[in-house]
Amino acid sequence: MSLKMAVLGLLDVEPGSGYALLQRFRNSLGFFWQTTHQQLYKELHALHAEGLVECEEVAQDSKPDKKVYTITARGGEELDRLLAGAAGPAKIRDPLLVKLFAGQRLTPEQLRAELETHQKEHEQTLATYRLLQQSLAVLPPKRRARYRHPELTLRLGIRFEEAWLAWCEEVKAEL
Amino acid sequence: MSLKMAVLGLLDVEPGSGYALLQRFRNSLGFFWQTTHQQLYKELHALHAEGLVECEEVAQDSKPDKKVYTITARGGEELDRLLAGAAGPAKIRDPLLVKLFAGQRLTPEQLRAELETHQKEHEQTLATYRLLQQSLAVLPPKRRARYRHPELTLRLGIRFEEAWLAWCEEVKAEL
DNA sequence: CCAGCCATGTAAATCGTTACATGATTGC
DNA sequence: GCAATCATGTAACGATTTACATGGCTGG
Repeated sequence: MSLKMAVLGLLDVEPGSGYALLQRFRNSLGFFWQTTHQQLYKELHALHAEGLVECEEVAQDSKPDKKVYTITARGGEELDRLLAGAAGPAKIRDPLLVKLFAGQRLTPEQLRAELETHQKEHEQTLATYRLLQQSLAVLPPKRRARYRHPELTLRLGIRFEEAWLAWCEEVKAEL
Repeated sequence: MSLKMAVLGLLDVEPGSGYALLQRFRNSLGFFWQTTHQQLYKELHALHAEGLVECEEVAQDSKPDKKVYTITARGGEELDRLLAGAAGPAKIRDPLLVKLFAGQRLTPEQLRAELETHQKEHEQTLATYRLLQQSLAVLPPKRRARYRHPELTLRLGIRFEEAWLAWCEEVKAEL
């Protein structure tokens, strides 16, 4: 259900093609809900079949044709209905922690190496988030208001990455 | 693959029935990798078919029979092989953030109510983690050493919950 | 008597990932 | 020339969730 909510939510802000939606997805929702282009296109087909979105084919020159999707009135109602329901609990799935858990069998060096790798990735992610946050901060107030909610989610992303990094340091120090 | 690693990892520490494993799972790995009894039983069957675990039926009085699984030498090798591979990136899936993201359509009151609910759940989770941490801390050194790695994962869980709570407060203040 | 724990499973449905598939355009 | 971007899809597989199914024992 969350994917449906996500797609309707994105289209509610602004219409767009599957491709464009995927990009917006990755730069916002993607931090706490992942998807692939295959899933997105499938979902758009399903939403279209349900009459929750409209689809208009747009020819472009020097680029492939695209299908621009727009949310319908019924789509808006469906979104409201979905939003009215309680949001389920969050789920974290971290293979690194599974590995660490079962990692009595690993040498401290192996663990340390793995931690370093993940730490670097989290540093990168954090940098990305902060950049995004800054680019939102310098927006003129009116445009910025439209990104108010996404901005709030971004802050949790930042807190998470900070937590991860601090933890990496702590664990490395103990190995 | 992570489920396989998790189950072999649990059996590597101590043999047990599917039911017992599920309980241990929920109180440790469950924080960053979820599963159901259906999935666990299926995985145990698969591991058994592969010869990675042994299975002994144990009759009990005043309780149903159970099947106690033990990791085999080949299972140990397979676990090592799995541990040698790089761990993939973590994935967070939080329906609340999807909702918040699409939540321009919601009133601040609705959002606040939802946040309060989640905040309470995170407080509870944090309390559970801290309790677990304490119960590990008072263990005699030898027994405690066996839980060293799980204890490290628990610390990340605590950091996450703290991050979540701080974020809830921050967002509530802004609504 | 009812709820909850112990203990195991099957089946169906949904969701998510990976692989395969195409093809023009732009920038290095 | 090669890689990346734009743009869309199908198919197979694997993972996960939800529903169905059973049944004795324990404690309030």
